[in-house]
Amino acid sequence: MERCYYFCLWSEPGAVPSQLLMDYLDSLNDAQRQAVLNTEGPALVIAGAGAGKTRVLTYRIAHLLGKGIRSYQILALTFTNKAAREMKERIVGVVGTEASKYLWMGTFHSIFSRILRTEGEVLGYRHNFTIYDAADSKQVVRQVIKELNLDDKVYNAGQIAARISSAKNNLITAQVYAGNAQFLERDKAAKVPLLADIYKLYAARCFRANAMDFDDLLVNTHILFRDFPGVLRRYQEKFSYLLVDEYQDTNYVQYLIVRQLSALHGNICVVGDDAQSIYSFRGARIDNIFDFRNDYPEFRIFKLEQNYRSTQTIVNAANSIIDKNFNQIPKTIFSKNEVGEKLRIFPTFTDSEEGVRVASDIFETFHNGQARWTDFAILYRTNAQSRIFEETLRKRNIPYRVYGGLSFYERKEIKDILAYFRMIVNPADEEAFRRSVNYPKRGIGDTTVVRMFELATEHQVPVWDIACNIEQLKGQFNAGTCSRIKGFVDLINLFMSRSSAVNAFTIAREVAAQSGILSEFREGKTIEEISRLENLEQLLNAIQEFSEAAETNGEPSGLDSYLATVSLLTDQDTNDGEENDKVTLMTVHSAKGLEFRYVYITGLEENLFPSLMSSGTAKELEEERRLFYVAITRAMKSATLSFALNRYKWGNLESCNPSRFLKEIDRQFVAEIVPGRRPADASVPGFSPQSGSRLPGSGGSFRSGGSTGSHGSSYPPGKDVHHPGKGFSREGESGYGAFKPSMKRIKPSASTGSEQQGGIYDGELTAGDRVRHERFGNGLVVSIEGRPPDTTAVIDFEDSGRRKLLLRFAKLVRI
DNA sequence: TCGGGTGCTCCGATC
DNA sequence: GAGCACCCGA
Repeated sequence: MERCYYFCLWSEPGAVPSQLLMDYLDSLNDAQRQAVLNTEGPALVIAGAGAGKTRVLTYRIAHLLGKGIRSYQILALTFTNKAAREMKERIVGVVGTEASKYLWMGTFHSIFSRILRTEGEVLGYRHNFTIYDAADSKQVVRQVIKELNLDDKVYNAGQIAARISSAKNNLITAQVYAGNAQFLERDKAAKVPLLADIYKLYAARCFRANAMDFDDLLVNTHILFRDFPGVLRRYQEKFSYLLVDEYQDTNYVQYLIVRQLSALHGNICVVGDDAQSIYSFRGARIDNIFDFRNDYPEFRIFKLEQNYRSTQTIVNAANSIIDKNFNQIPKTIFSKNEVGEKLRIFPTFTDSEEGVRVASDIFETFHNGQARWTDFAILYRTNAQSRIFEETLRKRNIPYRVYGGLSFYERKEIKDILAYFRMIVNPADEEAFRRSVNYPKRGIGDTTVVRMFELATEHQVPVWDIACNIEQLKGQFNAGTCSRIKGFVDLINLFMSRSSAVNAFTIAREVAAQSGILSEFREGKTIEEISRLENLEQLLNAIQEFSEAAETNGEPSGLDSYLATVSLLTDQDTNDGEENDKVTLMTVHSAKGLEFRYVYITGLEENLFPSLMSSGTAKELEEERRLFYVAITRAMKSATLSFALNRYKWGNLESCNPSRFLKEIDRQFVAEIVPGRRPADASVPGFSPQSGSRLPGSGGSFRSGGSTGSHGSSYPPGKDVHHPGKGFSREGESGYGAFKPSMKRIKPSASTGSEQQGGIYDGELTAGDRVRHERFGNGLVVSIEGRPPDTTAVIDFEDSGRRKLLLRFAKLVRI
């Protein structure tokens, strides 16, 4: 041992040249350098948006390696594979491949699954356990609900699965849950009194299938360390340095495991930003980062406050928003970059106009400047909003890429063939069995499958055992069914014996061919079927890549290794090899950690952003605000905020109000409203002159409505105009008020038909009407109390010699 | 057993 | 609006 140690030290091929260390230290600012150099003891690194967090983490690791710490002694935990991969690449860039080769760097789930594959037997799992993804979990819950003869409308599988997951993330096992009077009471009140039973049976079914869901990977690791101190000790001794990225996103179990692992040496460095905690809905506890000082009293804190990403205006605007939050670690984020442009607000009449407006703006910016398509990102609160942008971008021939939605590994054709792989590796996997037993169709119907599962429960064995012993259960099934089941068993057995001899790619190809999946796809003629075949080919290519890479590196290249990796992969980990100069469309959540020169934050409306479901409590609203903060801080050069006054929600056109967040931005950082052009193709269903009946009140006639293209040019982008303190509202003010005579000044010009352009309604506003108004730049958003919800308007001011008010987007503004 | 029609639900999304 | 689950008829 001793000799080996000296040998390694002496000939360490990856020893980091000291000159290199000096170089990278020079490139850091003071706070960053301190965070890199102080490697001993607990450290809390508060890393503001764009403050060089990854830099600090990678250099800290590089510095440790430079000090002679061995790579396998360092454990770095992240939330995404992407973060882990990027960090690893950067470390390789600094210290080289050899020195960093044995770093334990990966997601919580991948690191812990690796530990559980070696140590899991003491918990009753075999090393080849399957990892159930969210869809599998939901399916198991659904089956359990059926098995317990419960009403699946009362017991919604998705909701139940979510509650089980949240229990697990708080380390409440099925046993604990069932024994807790408070939970049982709560479930009774929520009309799901048997949730505890579902939870228990769910856990039992997963265990019988030798499967762990994502939460189990965490929970079981904690239990392993808690109940087997010897095991914990080994890992404590192994990992003398622990780093955790995005600490504000850790949940309770993750927090506990981090504490377990760091208890011996105390060399723990957590990096995070409380202002960017946006995952409480999946169990993240922002308190973990607040409580760090209590958990590790001898901690040191390093604040990275200089933002290198964004202009001063963007940073200041973002600060002005986050200041509204009560719960914060004090910090002053600043930028020394150029002052930059003010934030723009795009008010639009409908969601489709929002789409056109954003697409046009991207188009113009692209052609006016030196921008590439990748410089642009359109961010939204919910995935459903992407559709309109896809349409408008396509119309303009702007290349784009949508993130989120159905991922590659969630596609049916991919899951179908993966089910075979799962059967080969772990035949106890009951969800894989359910998927593969009658796909492609081989005449084993639902009735048969249900009966087999019943027998499995009766005999307390995995359903695979029933299938294998179908001959002994002849009385239960007719002869034809028996032979078809036997055929399936033989097929899987054949694959299993082959898979022990060949690599993942070889067996995968054989499965595709011999299971009948490939021929089924080949017969297909429709675009969808062809695309499925292409996806399958893409999967096989990926497996080939995996096998070859593994063989080159002398690592296991079998199907089991492939499956262990792929279960924890997501869409963002696949390299689709496509042309990459594209506009990015994604949710704000998935944009975290990314940066773009031009960012469009869209759908800034009440009940959308902030979301209706998250604006109930102050705590939820603070998280939405942090989400908005995350959105703005993605922008390097320009941030544009847009909202629509009408939006299709679940098929209905609904009226909406601008988000409260808009008025929370300090006005000095916001440009005046840019009226924009009313695009000819932003037609508004239900608002054509013919269907004016939608409009309440006899005065609400619709004029022109932008149905002819000529109106567009009538709207020059707003000139610099100010109406400070006059008439409607004082600068920066918003609120309710009675309609006062001074407001009447808008009457003459705005209702003069010949001067009206765009979608304008005329009507009357009478003294005493209560008007809610909010200023945006030099524009005004008005809604009239007591009128139907359609009475929201955006009013743009424009000065063209004589004071004139243009009423745009007004759906019945009575003037 | 399978396919088509109907009805329900719908935030965010890491692994 | 759209995808998915389930029901019912062949």
